[in-house]
This record gives sequence, C-alpha cells and structure tokens, in this order.
Amino acid sequence: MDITEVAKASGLPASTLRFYEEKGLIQSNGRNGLRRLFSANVIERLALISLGRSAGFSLDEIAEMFTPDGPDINRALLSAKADELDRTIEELIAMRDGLRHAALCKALNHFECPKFLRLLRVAGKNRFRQPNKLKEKKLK
Amino acid sequence: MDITEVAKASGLPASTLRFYEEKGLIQSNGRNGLRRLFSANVIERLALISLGRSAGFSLDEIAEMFTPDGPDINRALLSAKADELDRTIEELIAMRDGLRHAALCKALNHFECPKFLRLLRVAGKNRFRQPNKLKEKKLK
DNA sequence: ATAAAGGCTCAAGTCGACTTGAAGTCAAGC
DNA sequence: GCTTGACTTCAAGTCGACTTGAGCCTTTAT
Repeated sequence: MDITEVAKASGLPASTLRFYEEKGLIQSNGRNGLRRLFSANVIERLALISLGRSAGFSLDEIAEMFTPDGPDINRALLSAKADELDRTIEELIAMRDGLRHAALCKALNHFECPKFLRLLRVAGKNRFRQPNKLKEKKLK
Repeated sequence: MDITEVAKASGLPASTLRFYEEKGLIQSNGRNGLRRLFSANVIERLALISLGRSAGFSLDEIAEMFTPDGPDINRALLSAKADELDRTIEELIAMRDGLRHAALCKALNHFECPKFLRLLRVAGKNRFRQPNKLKEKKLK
C-alpha cells in the first residue's frame, strides 16, 4: 500500500504516518522510487497505537510495549500496564457516575450534594495523574 | 488556607494553583496582603479537576462542565461527557484485556494471535481520538 | 517534453498544560 | 533596620505529539 492508502484506511494524515515511522512505531517495507510502501498489517498496528493512545499511553510507552528490542516482549511490563489501566478504569467509572448524577441532581452546587462528593471520594484514593486533551479525528 | 497549605493538601505545586486560578478553575477568596487565601473546599474542587484530567478532559472542558457561566449548569453537556466516558471505558477494557492476554500468550508476534486481534477489533469500532501522556505526581 | 499531482526531507511552528526565572513585596526574627 | 524566606507578577521556556512550510524529486497525463 502507498502512504495515502494507509492514510485513508486509518484515518490518520500522511504526516502522522511519517512521524510514527520516524519514531519506530510503524515500518514501511521498502520504497517504490522515493515513495514508501507499507504492508497491510500496518493498519492493525495503527489501530493498536490509537487504542493505546486513547488509553492514555504515550508514544514512547507504546513503543516500549509493542516493539520488542530484546529477544522477546516484556511480559511484566504488559501486566503492569494492564494494572495501571484497571486503576484508570475505576477513576473513569467514578467520574462517569459523578457526571451522570450531576446532570440530574437538583443541588445548585455539586459540592453541596453528598452523593456527588461521595462519588468523587471513591476516586480520590488514587495518586495524582495528568493525561491530556482529546482531539477528534474524522474518518474522512 | 494559604497557597502552600493547599499545595500540601492537594499534592499540586503552588505554580499550578496560580495557573488554575488564572484559568478560572479555582478561586481564591481574598488576600492577606499580597498572599492568596483559599477556602477549604478548593481541595475538593482540585480533586474534581484532577479526576477530570485523568478522565482525559482538557482544562477548558472541565471549566465548561463545572463553572456555570449561565444561570445553571449545562446538564446536557454533562450527560454527553458521561456518554463519552462510557465509550472510553470500553476501549480501556479492551486494551487492558489485550495487554493481559499478550502478557501470557505464547505467540511471538501479537499480530499472529487471533485472540489478541479480536480484542483489538472490539475497540476498533470507535472513532479515532488522541489523549496524551500520563505523568506521575508523588503525594510528598 | 512538460506541467501538474503528489511524495520526499528537514526545520520550524503550534497547542495544551505547566514550569522556571527574574525581579519585586512584605512580615518576622535578629 | 536589615536580612531572610515565602509569597507575588509576568514573560519566557519546556515537553509531547503532531502540523506546516519550503524546496526538491518523480511519476503520470497531455
């Protein structure tokens, strides 16, 4: 596949694909003249990267998880990341429940609503983290 | 409370608290000379902000959700954000299961493992998003 | 054979979320 | 009364993840 086909199939701009290749997250297998050629499985790999990003992992972390630099993959690392996700999932559930409650609750100020506060405190046990923005990317 | 007390209680550096105040995410209620004074409920508000961040919301989104600029809060917005979180949670669950499987699976390459691919595809139905880094912040 | 389309490289720019640094203020202790 | 240390402002810097722009090279259609 050439780069625009991959771009269309994945929804990512070509510039991002070049950037990911430079970072070692994907590989092109050879060139047609100047032009990169990709094998079809790059699409799956991009889906995985995208999923990892939406799970809050950085590109470096994703590379670490899925680009074995040693003889085999780091299973302990994968388990640790899975555990990390479990904690994040709990937080998101608390946040979602808090939002849903706040959308219905009659209290003017959520901070006066004991139910809301309790939902917050459930997630309050966690250590501090800071993920980032979410941008939308339309699929053409 | 003064700014260092808030910093200790929340685990956030004073610089971040000033930054959040400037953005309108928190308020100081008056000054003692030059120095900001905060009321105790700022701690809860910071917990909420922190939770929102870990749920992938930007500071602007959090402000939008929890700083009513009209007569009352935007309940539809809160529901929409809750729905957004539901989709994110599903993705994270798929990712977590994928990671856990990959940590055990004997296949050299995850892309050759049908179980792993199936887990990916579950989350593949979603549109593309891109959150960001997670940094750790120690609580002293 | 030439021009337009689209790929290429490489450097620089952008954006959100902070952080850092310089320079000033002020209350408290010696 | 002067230093010290914790606070203040404001501008500039940083970091990750891309995006954009300039200038160059090919392939393809005319």
